[in-house]
Amino acid sequence: MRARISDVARVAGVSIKTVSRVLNNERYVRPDTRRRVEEAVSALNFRPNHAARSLAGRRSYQIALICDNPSPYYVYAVQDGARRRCAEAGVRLIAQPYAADTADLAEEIAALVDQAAPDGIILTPPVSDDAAVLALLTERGVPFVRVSPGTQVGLSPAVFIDNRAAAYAMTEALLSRGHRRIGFVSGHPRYAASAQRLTGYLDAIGDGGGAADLGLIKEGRFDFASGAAAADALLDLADPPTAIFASSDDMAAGVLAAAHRRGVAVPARLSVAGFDDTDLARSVWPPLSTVRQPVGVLGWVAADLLFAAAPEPEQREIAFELVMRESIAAPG
Amino acid sequence: MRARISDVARVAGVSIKTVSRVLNNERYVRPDTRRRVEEAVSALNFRPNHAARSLAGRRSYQIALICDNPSPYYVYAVQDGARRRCAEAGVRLIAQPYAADTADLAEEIAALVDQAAPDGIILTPPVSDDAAVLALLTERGVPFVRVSPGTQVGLSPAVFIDNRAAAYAMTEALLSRGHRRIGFVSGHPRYAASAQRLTGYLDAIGDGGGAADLGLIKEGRFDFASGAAAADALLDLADPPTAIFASSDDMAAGVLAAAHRRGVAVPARLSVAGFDDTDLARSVWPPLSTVRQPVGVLGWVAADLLFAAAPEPEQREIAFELVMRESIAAPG
DNA sequence: TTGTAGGCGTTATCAC
DNA sequence: GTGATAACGCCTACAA
Repeated sequence: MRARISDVARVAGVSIKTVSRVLNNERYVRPDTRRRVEEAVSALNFRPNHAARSLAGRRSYQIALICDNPSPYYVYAVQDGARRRCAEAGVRLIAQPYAADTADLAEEIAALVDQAAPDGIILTPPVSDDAAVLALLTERGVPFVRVSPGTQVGLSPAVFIDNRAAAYAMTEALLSRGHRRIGFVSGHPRYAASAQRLTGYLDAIGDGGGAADLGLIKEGRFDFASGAAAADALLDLADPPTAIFASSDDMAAGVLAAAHRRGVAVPARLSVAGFDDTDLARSVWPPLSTVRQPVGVLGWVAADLLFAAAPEPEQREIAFELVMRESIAAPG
Repeated sequence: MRARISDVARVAGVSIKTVSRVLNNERYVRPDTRRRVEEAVSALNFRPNHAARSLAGRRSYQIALICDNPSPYYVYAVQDGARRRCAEAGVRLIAQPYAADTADLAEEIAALVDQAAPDGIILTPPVSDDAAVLALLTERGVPFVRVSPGTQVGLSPAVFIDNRAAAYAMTEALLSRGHRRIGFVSGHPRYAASAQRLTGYLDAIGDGGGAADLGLIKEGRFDFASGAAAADALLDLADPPTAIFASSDDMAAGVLAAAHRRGVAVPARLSVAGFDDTDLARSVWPPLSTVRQPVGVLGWVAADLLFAAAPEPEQREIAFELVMRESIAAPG
């Protein structure tokens, strides 16, 4: 049923090795030989077996994506981007167990490397900054690309957005609309982006001439519940903020829900902004203003960097977008 | 660096074949021989290579998940459930390109089968009802499990919820709260669940004593935009519904957004219910009432069925849950 | 209960 | 340019 390389060789009237040369796009094959082989390949509908290739050669035609994130949208988008690039490259994508419930992630990844021998690995936050994992991969010599790393920059190719600049821009936009007391809900402390975004917020407040009120900063965990809790804390203040900027869309949705529950009119009495712009941003009411991070592009570029194999670890910055919606109003 | 089976054999003082026996849990290994081998395995941190196993034996220790869905939450949850079960079984999960942008899916899956030789495949809607794919898999003898199939029931093991009963229950709940004109937004026609849910709605309306008003039924596509559009159409009616039941949460969120935009108070003038209960349901305001479908369980059970290998294709029904929230009120 | 021989489908090496 | 031949790491069949 399934054709093997020897079948192709027989049909094309050449040796197995020559077929292999054509398949791997090697030089030193006469054009018409190449053509004959290609015809035989498509006539037999031949597709090389990955296991055999992996065993005999240096490539496995598989890459792995280590993705753990509180937001399904994020995971979906990264994965979708990565698999698109993989499809172009004729490589398969292995979705590897997320870290959240993994006891020893480095051990888990070691097993992945030993057993599946992936040609490369994509790491998303917070694993992109997991020292044990980075050490393992470096030691084993497995090529890897990191999405939004926060530490050991330059250790590997990476793709990211300028989180500080993005948070700065959004904060600035809020300030320019007249807000003076802007609450901030930071992200999960384990993610490098959280600190970067907080820095952007603080810098913008500072550059705006005001002193940051640390009471206006609450720590969240990137999820809906922590956003709602942070909003409750902020709105309980004697002098509550007129705007709240949350470090993720899920948290911003939580802020919105808390405001609604308390009868705080949005945007009349409170403006709400988020970060990431998954589709969630338009599901809530009123629609959120957000910093849009093109997550799918991050995944695509991550895979692309894996295939690029530049001499120097390439760092690619992706542009973010500021999307201001009706939820932003001047304070009353 | 990486140990091979021959290393283990040497250390344990047995033959390669005996190590293989222990690894594959075969009988006829003396307890203390087994123990010696196991010690060597963990001492060397040996992990069998998948490619070699796949090439030599009948298993590849990989299964593939074909998942295409408009909802990232759905994809994430199914995948998460499946990978949990796979982790328990020591099998790897391949996330295969979603169908949405695949020209010839059957061809794509044929390539997957030829190249990766997965031990089994999980199909989610709408691929669970793709005749070409089903024929291919059956012909090739690749074990497969379907999530929520609508056709050729019994062809393969399957896992599903009773969509008709679920829609019936929700419609009944709305009726019992006094609603008489209940709008319905059906799902993407390509999904078997869409028709099943519509049937449940119609049956409940019929059993409630009323005649269904077909003008109250609008076709959506499972996404936010189509939900909003359907709501607009319904609210434009001379005699608009007092409740709208959408066949997915994304569409329900769209309904809610449209109502808000038009100044239709929810739940005072309009009740909104959805289907699926991703986290989205609580992000909107007011929180949606939904039929909760445990999607993660669907994924887990799908993988489980693949490993179970019963003589007869096993059909497992998963219970749904009715979650009624504040958004449901009696009509004014 | 254990070991030996052979081969899975491809790539790498080295002649021709 | 092209073709033998030997691996790759493991499992299957069969022998002991």
